Amino acid sequence: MGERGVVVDNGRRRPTIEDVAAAAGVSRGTVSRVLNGGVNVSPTALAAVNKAIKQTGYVVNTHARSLVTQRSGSVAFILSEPQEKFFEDPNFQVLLRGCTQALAEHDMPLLLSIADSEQDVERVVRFISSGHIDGALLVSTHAGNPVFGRLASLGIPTVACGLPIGYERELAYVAVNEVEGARLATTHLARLGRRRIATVTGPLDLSGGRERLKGYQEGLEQSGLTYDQNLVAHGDYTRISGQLAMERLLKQTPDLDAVFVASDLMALGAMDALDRAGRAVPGDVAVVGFDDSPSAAAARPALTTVRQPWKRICEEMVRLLLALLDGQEPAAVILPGQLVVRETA
Amino acid sequence: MGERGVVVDNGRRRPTIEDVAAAAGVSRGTVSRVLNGGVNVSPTALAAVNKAIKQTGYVVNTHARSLVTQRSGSVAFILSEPQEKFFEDPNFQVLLRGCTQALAEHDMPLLLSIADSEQDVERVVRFISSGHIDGALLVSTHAGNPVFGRLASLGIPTVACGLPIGYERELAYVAVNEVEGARLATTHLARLGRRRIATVTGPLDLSGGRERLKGYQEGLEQSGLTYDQNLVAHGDYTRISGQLAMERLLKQTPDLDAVFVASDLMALGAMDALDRAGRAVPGDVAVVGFDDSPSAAAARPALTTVRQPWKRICEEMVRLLLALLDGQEPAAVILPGQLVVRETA
DNA sequence: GCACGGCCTGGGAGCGCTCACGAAATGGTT
DNA sequence: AACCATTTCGTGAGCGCTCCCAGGCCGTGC
Repeated sequence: MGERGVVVDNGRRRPTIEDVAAAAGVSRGTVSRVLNGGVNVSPTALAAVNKAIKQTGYVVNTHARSLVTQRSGSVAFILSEPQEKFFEDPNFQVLLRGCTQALAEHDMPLLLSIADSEQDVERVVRFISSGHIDGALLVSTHAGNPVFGRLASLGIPTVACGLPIGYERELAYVAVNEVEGARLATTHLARLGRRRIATVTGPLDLSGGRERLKGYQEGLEQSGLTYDQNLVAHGDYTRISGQLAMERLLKQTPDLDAVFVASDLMALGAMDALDRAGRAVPGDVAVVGFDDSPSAAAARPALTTVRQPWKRICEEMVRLLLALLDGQEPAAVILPGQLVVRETA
Repeated sequence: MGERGVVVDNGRRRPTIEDVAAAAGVSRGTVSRVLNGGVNVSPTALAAVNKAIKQTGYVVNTHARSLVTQRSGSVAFILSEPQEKFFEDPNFQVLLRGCTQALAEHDMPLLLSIADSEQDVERVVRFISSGHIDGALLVSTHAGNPVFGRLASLGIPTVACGLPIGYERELAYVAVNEVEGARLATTHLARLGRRRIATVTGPLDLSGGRERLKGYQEGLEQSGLTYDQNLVAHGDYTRISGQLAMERLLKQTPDLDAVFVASDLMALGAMDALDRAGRAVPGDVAVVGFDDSPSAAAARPALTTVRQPWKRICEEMVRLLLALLDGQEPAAVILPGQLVVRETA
């Protein structure tokens, strides 16, 4: 009937490091060394261990490892936005996907946490401090979001996407130079000969909203055009708000011949309004958006826009987070936006 | 300088169960019992332990726990779709969000895994088998997706969203009765007096695509209408494919007076085409979509559609998964679709 | 020929927890 | 008062891993 430990019950028990060691004819310690980079192990032992790993189908038990290293090897992706935004704004998906991929390259899983209500925030904070994760990637355009403060005071290694207003020192972040991007868009319009360039802004309590407006103003100035309150309307980044803002603009300043819209989604809405009003794009009114979200290229006519380098952003966020985990100080990365000229301007 | 273990270095060490036990004047075991439901512990001890937990700010170390229980307490959300779909189809977001919330209620984190390439699949499978997670929620409309088989043969507790074709016995799943939903849509159109009812289908290699077409046919029959090949065009669930399909339909059968489109996104595309062709909706052509995705209600005119009970779907998926983790056999849940009448039909 | 240093290896200790077991306390019976 | 069943509690063992230390081996220099 087989002594226990000799004919071993191989009944679906996951092989442990000990099994590998036995199979390779070395000790636990040596296997562990191989698993962790293989420094100070002889080529012979290394080969034997690798063979044994394959043979036994060994895969490291992360819980045991985490227990001793005090590191989980996974990070949270915290989405802290009202629900509607999450559904509608394609940028969140792009970020989520990009970060998932960037992390996957380091073999780190991503834990998704959504904190869009007071109690959710508490749950997320509790979760974070439970040692489940090593750090956090925080996505919120919302200045004054309480999550920034909680994470900062907890000392959780955190990288924000966009300026974490009020916590620029404590938190690492990667942001796009939105002022410059908006300026690029506006001067492009001016160079096209447009003289009555309007804008649809994002919410001005968000850094993005403010910066894009600032860039618009700078672009105007740089092009010898004057800022006119009647050429400005506000939206909240949703498609419908873009449409409504454009309708207002059309009513209050019928002679506008171009519009810089602070997000692609709103630009799509603005184009709906233009279409309904019988204004040709770009014939009568040229349109430039912001973000270069997937729908920009798909739009008809295809939307000229300011590209945010999403892939790069995600990679930098992950890089910054790894640096933080490595004990380095919080750093900031500012990436340039880039004008993508398509059909609407 | 303080004996080690007496003046203890309280320098930011996370409190352990032992610390709580000391603070409460009980033993490790009792604290553990409280942590795990508090059976067989006296009210006095329970109160003392709870107080001590609060006092010390104790939070359980999940790695240590998982090491002994062999359970991680987290599940993977596997998204196995080509990239474009992920970006464009709002249903994925709805599912992701819904599952995150449903899991959060059980205090289980969700790990996001995206497997849209061959190598991604391998990575994800490796990850899954590494013991990081207890089970998986699998979202893929793609029949014949290799992930189904891998998960099934690995014996990972898995719940699929939609029929896991070929693995209906091995895997649990929750699906919507799409045949019935499509039938509902079609008979609704017929009851409205429409006689030339067209359809834009989804991809027919997907169960959803086939079922919705079947429901359309049944609805036609039930209404005394005959199936006509010229009233059928195929799309791939993207908005643009809906537009193109509609254009084809309009060309080959100009006298159509209604259309059942197999997804809201395609319905939106179809409405673009109708708009361009100068056909009024619903005046000239009535439109019914499928899914009731967020954009359906937001569309102008608002889209009549077949609602998939997303929240319910997510809850059932999580329920089924928990049952699986509890040792129960894979089960299937079929939920009814529901017609939501808005403006387009 | 011997001492010394550099590689490589084995194995003890321990991370923080749960679980099983047996001891202790409790309370109800005869 | 003695006994047994039941509840409550404490403790040893051990989950699978990494870290560290002691010791073995080899080559080099004197």
